[in-house]
Amino acid sequence: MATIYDVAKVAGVSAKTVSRVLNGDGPVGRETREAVEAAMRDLGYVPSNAARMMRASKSGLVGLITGAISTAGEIARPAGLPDLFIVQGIQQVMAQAGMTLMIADTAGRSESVPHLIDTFLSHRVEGLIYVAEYHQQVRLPKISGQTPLVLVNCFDDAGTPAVVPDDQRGQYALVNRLIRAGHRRIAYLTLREEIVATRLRGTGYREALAEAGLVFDPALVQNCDLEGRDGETQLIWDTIDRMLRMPDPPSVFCCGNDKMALAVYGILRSMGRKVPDEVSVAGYDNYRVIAETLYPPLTTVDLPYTAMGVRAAQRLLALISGEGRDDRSPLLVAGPVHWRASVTERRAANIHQLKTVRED
Amino acid sequence: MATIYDVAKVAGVSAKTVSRVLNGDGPVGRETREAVEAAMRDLGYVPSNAARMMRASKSGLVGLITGAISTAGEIARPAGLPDLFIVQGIQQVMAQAGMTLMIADTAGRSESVPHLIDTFLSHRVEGLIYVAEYHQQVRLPKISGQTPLVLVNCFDDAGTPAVVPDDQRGQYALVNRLIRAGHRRIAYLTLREEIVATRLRGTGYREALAEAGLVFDPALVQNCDLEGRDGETQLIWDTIDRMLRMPDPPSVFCCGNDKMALAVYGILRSMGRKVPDEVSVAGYDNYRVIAETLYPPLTTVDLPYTAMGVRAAQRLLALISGEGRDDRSPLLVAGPVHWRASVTERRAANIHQLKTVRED
DNA sequence: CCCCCTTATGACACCGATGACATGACATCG
DNA sequence: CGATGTCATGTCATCGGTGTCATAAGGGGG
Repeated sequence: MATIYDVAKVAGVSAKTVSRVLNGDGPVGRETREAVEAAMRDLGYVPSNAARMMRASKSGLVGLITGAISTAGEIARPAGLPDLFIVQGIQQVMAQAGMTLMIADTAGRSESVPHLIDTFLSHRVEGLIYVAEYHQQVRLPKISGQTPLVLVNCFDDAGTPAVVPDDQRGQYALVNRLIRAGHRRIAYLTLREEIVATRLRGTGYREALAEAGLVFDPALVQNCDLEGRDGETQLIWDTIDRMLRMPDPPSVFCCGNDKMALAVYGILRSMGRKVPDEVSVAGYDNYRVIAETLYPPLTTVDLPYTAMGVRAAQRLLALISGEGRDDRSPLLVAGPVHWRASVTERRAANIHQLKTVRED
Repeated sequence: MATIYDVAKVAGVSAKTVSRVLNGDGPVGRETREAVEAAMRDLGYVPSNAARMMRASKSGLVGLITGAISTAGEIARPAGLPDLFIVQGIQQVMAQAGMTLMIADTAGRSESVPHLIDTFLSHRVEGLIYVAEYHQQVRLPKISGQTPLVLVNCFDDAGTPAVVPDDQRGQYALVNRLIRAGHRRIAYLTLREEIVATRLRGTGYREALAEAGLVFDPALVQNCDLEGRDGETQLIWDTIDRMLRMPDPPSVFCCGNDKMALAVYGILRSMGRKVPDEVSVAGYDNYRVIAETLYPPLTTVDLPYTAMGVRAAQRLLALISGEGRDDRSPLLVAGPVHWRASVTERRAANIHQLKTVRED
């Protein structure tokens, strides 16, 4: 690959003059400039970032670590492919800030993380982002030096800056909206309990019920997530069957995610129950390929992945420029409820004091 | 960030000795080595890639350009999120080869491609990969120098090395398998005709029919893809309705992709037709979140994205090491048919001379 | 006891770009 | 007309590693 000296030789000037043309630095005569530009074109010259970095000690690089890329195919992802949207949001902001994004993934082996971090540090990245596949607690190795790190879709106990979805508020908003649509018996088929989001959403679910003065019925809540294992469809079937036989059956099934809602559609129809005329269904994630394509389209809560990516990138840029170094509170990002035809508006809400939740 | 000189000073040795410890080069005394290692740990030293590159002129970097990351959210993706799997495959191979992957996306604006290429070249990437969102023809700007380029999921008319899905063989294999399952009237709801895959699959469809001695009935083939515009569900509904009213109606609906199959499930059930007892459905893509979660699970053709990524990465590595520079034929990658409960095995095939297609 | 070889280490130049400073040719001004 | 300023360009050192060569100490064989 051509160097600045090659260009200088061809143009018959010194390397420094070529540098001046490149950067529009000092004054350069018209003829000289044109000769240099012609030489650069002829040689297909592109300046070496490595050499620039050595002097500038500014790499313009940001490192992104995710487990997403390689686990995507392994398990059928519960929440769709969140990380992709997070990455998209990050990329948007970084590109605008003139930063280049380096992406690496753990290939499912979290023990490779230290090595990836070292690789990035050797490239002198100005900041690091770790994106988790689903909302969870993580523990990353301490990063030597003061290269800032932002966690997305996860958090740790060391106060590392983090951006996470506001699962509690999201489920609260959905249930609140269901109640305002006239639903009173609200079933909730949850994801497995170890998942952070499950606990938070459960809290939001009860919060909305309590606020409306509705009793919380444990018989309407059931974990239907076997981590993709075989009995899952059967478990959902049995759960729905049991709940629909109750003397006071639910009018709507909230699902832990849109994928589960997809399964519920098939099961309800096989049972001969029409959606939404006889039973309503709601999901979580706003996994659009499913939520918008299902017939009828699915009411669900947006998991604001792109927005989280944007926020994380902005936070990292701030840290890089030295701001907000002591802000240790995780950033909660809430997404709107997408109201679609899978839920009936039974009757006008007859409960007072129902607060409307922001749905942007 | 600490440099090799800082380490040398702390350890009380020369920079070159530190370098030797780093690379295991020349002989180093035990005590010296330990002192150096301690100093490196204390300072959190990580060698600068930029400095290394300047001498080595080997960057260990590969640049990947895709439109995927930022278009993923814009349109509901027809084929799922292929590029993610392609990237996964590429990443696997590259990581194994000790290469670091830099990823950039066009943010939907293809005019930013030249700039992205220049950015990569300035980092002295040893190779470039362009990943398209769906199988299509593209035209990329000429890359100065001899940095090798591989196209994935697309091709150009300049003979650039390319890796593309074998759509013709895929559809052929599916229809062939349907015929062997006893189906004779096979409807095909296609994607829009401008798409390369649509033409190739149409050929495969007719090829399989012809081979079995079945007549091709144009009334059984209908474009049902309005690029996500509103009337799509209605169009699918009308098409299915029309075909089912035929005197000799189809026993199975092949869909352009799994997303369309998802819509077809809902429509058929709303029509009161049971899947698969009354009508069978097949998709394309093996978009697992849909295909495996649908009830009943969907028969579909695998779009071997991960494999394509692996092949592309291998091909690029070969080009980097100077092999196969003159191989200009695009590499076709075929995926297996996933046979699931959405299609009935009507009766034993009664047609002779049906070749079995490889289904791995 | 000297030579040669091995081991352990350092000095120095170089990779490609750029900042600091220097130089030379004119133009302008008091 | 000399002092000063501006433009156009060149020289040199530097960033952080590493290849090349040099140097010095110890060890064994003749």
